[in-house]
Order: sequence, then C-alpha cells, then structure tokens
Amino acid sequence: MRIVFMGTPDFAVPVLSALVDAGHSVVGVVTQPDKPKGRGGAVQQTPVKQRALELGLTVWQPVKVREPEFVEILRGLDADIFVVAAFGQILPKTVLSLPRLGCVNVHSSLLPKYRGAAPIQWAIIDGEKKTGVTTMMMDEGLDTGDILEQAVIPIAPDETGGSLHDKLSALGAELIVSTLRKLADGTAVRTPQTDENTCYAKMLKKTMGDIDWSMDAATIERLIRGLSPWPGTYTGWNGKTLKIRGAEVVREEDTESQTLPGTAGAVCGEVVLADKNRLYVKCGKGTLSLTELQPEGKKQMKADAFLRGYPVEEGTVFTKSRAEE
RNA sequence: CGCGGGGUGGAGCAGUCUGGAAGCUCGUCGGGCUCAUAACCCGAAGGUCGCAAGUUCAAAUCUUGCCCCCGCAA
Repeated sequence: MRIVFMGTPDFAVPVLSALVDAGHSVVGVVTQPDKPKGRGGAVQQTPVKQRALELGLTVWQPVKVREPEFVEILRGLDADIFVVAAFGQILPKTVLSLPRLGCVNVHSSLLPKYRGAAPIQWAIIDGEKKTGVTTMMMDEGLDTGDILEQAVIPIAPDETGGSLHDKLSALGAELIVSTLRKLADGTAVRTPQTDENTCYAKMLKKTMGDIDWSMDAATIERLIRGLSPWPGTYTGWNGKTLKIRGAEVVREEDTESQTLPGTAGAVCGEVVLADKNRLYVKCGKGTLSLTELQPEGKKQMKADAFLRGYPVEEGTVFTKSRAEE
C-alpha cells in the first residue's frame, strides 16, 4: 500500500521500520519540527526523522498539519492510508478524510482504557496487571476511533516505563503490519469503543516525580517504576535533589507484626534504617527500600555505593523537593 | 555561545581555594577469632590523580586547550 507515516518519538520508530520491512511503499514521513533539546541547546532531529532519513524516505515537518499548503502536499501524495503513531498533533477532519482507507493509529494501551498522551506509564502507576497496544481507525476524538486489533501483554512486577515502552513499541510494530494486511484484503473488523471503563492518561510532568512520602509504599514504588527512566522520581535531600531510580517495598502495612524496629515514631520520609547497603524510608503506609539513587551531577548508583560516599544518618528526613504550588 | 556539577586503586567519596611524600568508607586476596557469619581483629596487593602543553626546585592542586559523564532548564 502507499502509506504516509506520521510519528515523532522513539515509540514510533519500530512502527515505521516495520512498515518498510513489510514491503509497503512509504511515500512520505511526517514528524514534528526539530527543536532545541538537550544540554547546550542544540537542535535535534526527532527519532522518526533520523530513521526516515536512514531509510531514504521523504520527510516533512509542518508546525501544523492543518495548514492549507501542507494539506495539499498530503493530498498530492495520493496515499491509500495514513499510519499514525505518537505523532503529537491532532489531525483535523480535512486530513483524516484524505486517504482512501482513512487513518490508522497505533496506540499503546488497551483502549478504551488509557486514552491520551502517556498510557504506558499510567498503566504501571495504576498497578494494572496487563496492558497492550491497539490499532484503530482514527476519528476526530482523542483516541476514540473504532478498534481494529489489540495485542495484550502482562505487566511484570519489575516493569518500568522504559521496559514496557520498548515491549509495546515492538508489539505495536507487529500489530500494525497485521492490521494493514486485513485492511488490504477487506477482512478487518471495526469494533466501536465503549465509553465505559475508559480513562485518560494525562501527559507526564516533571513535578509528578516529586515523591510524596505520605503515600503508601506500594504506590510510591509503582510511581518510581512508571516514571522510570523518564521523567524520573526524586526527593529533597540537604537542599538538593536526589533522584530515586529504583526501590523495593519492604513492608506494605504498618500492622503490629509488620512494623520494622525504629519505625515506631518515624515521620513520613524519614530514614529508618541506613547501614552498609540498605536505605529504608518510612512512608505513609509501609516502608520502602531505596535501591538505586542518583545525586545531582552524578551517575545513577546502587544503594551500597551511594551510602559509601554519601553517609546518610538514620533520622534524616526526605522532603518535597519543591515547594507546593 | 542557555545554567550548573563532575572525571582520584575494582565501587562511592575526601583532598584542589592556602602547590611539597595518595586519604576515607567498602570491595578483593591472605591470615586470625568464632558453633557460625554479610560481624570483629591483623596483614597485603592494587592508582599514568580524564588527556595534552605550560608555570615551578616541586603540580591531583595554579594557567591554557581538548575529550568524556551527569543534573537543571527547554
């Protein structure tokens, strides 16, 4: 099929590659404009643009796809279908109606759950047992189109936003190839989404990672995993920011039998145990063992390494890194 | 030229301002103690102090250039 691909971040790269590998004719790639990113403020190409150039494909980077001039360019490409994966722009009806077969989207959740920007991470944060990817016919709503196919994947106990992202990205690449095959031979089945059991996965913000130690240990642990490696979780320590890159729940409850020695009168965020290789922090409910830390300007390190160079006394209290708004 | 931190035995740090014999907490190896141990005691090995040039009697430390890592902001 003649395909126009729209995508921007890493998640979309395997999808683009899969289209080419499957023998489709990708007649154009649309991605977000280059922006200054990273240290030093150098302009960087989007991951999709890099891959597209490697593949020798033609790339467009409109500020807004809805601009009339660009819509005409799209029309001129005479594509059978548009494949969209984490593009980052809303497609207006004029664009959606251009291709003969419409626009297909690869979304990294089991719709109708987790519509929106950050479905992968939210599934982990919410403690879901499984998630997956969905291919759907796009309509004007936000991830509300008819479902074509879905693939399910379990969320591992040690799953992180990063690991799940990579799995779903690969899964999405497989699924879109399958879906396109069915669309081509007319065997695809459209299933409308219900509006029950839906929820939105809001865009991730840096401030989400500022750990509130009054939350349950289990909840905090999921937040740490979900926001890893990006945007990351952190806490205030000695007036600086200390990134928490990994943790394990030591105690979920604070019942008589499960309360650790030393946690009796501890406040939330207090270090209740700090020996050669363990760093335990009291939470709203339960206790968390911090296993991977990263001080400002330093690389990530395991708890034992951190404790050697940065002795932490028991009784130290971690606090919100930034003042409440 | 967006702001800032850092590169010191295998790991994480101190020492740099106020040049002058390589330090701390661990790890590793050997020995000891112990019913036993991730505990304790004794001993040992292991380092071009990121790279290069310069100043100096003398540079981890001062000057200049370069490489690499990381946090913030976007």
